[in-house]
Amino acid sequence: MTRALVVDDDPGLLRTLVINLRTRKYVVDAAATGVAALAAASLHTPDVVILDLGLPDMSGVAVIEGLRGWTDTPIIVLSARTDQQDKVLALDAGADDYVTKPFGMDELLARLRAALRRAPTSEELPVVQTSSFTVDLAAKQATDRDGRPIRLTPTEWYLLEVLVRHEGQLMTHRQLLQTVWGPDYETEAHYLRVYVGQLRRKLELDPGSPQHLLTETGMGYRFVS
Amino acid sequence: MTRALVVDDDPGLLRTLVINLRTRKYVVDAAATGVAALAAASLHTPDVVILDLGLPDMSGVAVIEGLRGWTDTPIIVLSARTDQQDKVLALDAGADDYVTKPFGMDELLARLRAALRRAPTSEELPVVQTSSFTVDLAAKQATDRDGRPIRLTPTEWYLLEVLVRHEGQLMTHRQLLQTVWGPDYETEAHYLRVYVGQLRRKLELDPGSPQHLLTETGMGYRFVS
DNA sequence: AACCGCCGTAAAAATCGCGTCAAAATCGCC
DNA sequence: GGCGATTTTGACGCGATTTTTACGGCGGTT
Repeated sequence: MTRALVVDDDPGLLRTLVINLRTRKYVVDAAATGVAALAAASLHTPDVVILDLGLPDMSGVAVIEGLRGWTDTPIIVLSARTDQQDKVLALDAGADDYVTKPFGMDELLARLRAALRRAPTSEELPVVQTSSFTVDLAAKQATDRDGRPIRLTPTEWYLLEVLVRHEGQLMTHRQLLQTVWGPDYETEAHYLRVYVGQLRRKLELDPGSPQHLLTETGMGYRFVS
Repeated sequence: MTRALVVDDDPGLLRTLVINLRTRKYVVDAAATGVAALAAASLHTPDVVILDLGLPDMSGVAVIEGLRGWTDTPIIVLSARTDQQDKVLALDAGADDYVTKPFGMDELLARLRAALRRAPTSEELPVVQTSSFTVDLAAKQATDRDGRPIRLTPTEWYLLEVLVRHEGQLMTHRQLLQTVWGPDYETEAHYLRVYVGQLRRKLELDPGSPQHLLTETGMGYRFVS
């Protein structure tokens, strides 16, 4: 299943796009303003965004930047022939491709397929399950054995994500600190003790003898499922 | 599948590089700052890094050092003709190659292929197996015949790693001491007896008559699988 | 057979790293 | 500006690891 978000303030064009995409078996969300687009994207996490520049409430670039702040999902921009400058700015801001209006639906669909094909993020992010908790990387959600959500702070989540993505691998103190806190914190190994401890208290059945978030004394930590 | 990380603060150039690499079937991650680059590198463990010097937030050398702290992945540096001095520093810091801007995409791609060819093909499996244990260098994990993890201390691990990486070769006392303990410990040959003994007790089926961690009296030790 | 250099084992001593708790500082949101 | 949540910092006991010390065996040489 591929989920597309279409953003256009022209009701007629929007309708055409939605109908055509639904015919091609895409699951389609629609938005007519920049604000609505950002809200919908965050709610539905589409696999691709089709974005018309020149929305009433925000500049196209602002919308792209808003998306790029948290996702790498491909963005295909629609632009009128006169918006040459806007187009360049949009690409610099992080758009993946553009289509000049007027365009044929076939061309748009082809570019859409191409964008999805090369998107590295459309790779399935795994849901990792252990005997005491489950981590859904795509949904950014951890749940306990009964499926109840576990509340994690941003730092806790990021640390858990890095460990889970490298399942089975030893992650050195330096590597974890560099990834989660940044290069200036390489020596703050103490942060790790505090946060790993917090994760264990929230995730492990018996935080005193952890089964999945393991300490490798003097080296780092390792996640095993 | 080869994974590349491209780091450049110029959106136009970044985009050009990403598109060209994706066309060549690389899986590409992108970053515009040093901090983002280090985080992305640790999260995605690329097979090669293309790094523009002169990022806004960190010096190129700092980024290279940050990477070299935990990975040997090839780093190709992009530098303007005027950054002659920076270039030297970057190479000293551990970069593998450099390309002077402006450059042709063909040249960059050629150097990239060359770097990947030289590298001990990172996603290659550095897993060494013997009749009684297995060593996974990437995951930093040793397991017994039944796949159960064997707990090693940092010193034990580094010593084992050095021996395994030079499988079949005789490693002199001096070589081992210098690599694992540092240049000031060349004479502490006794450390080796203690730690090789510990490794044998943890890894060999019969520590009394070792099959894989062999003593070469008067000279050093040798690992054979 | 006694000596000597080298090796292996064991265990004590010294050092270092880890987990925990809780207070202080900071952040984010209203 | 105030409040709750989160991050950062500090202190301490405990356990793990490294270093040091001691002892015994093996093999070659005299």
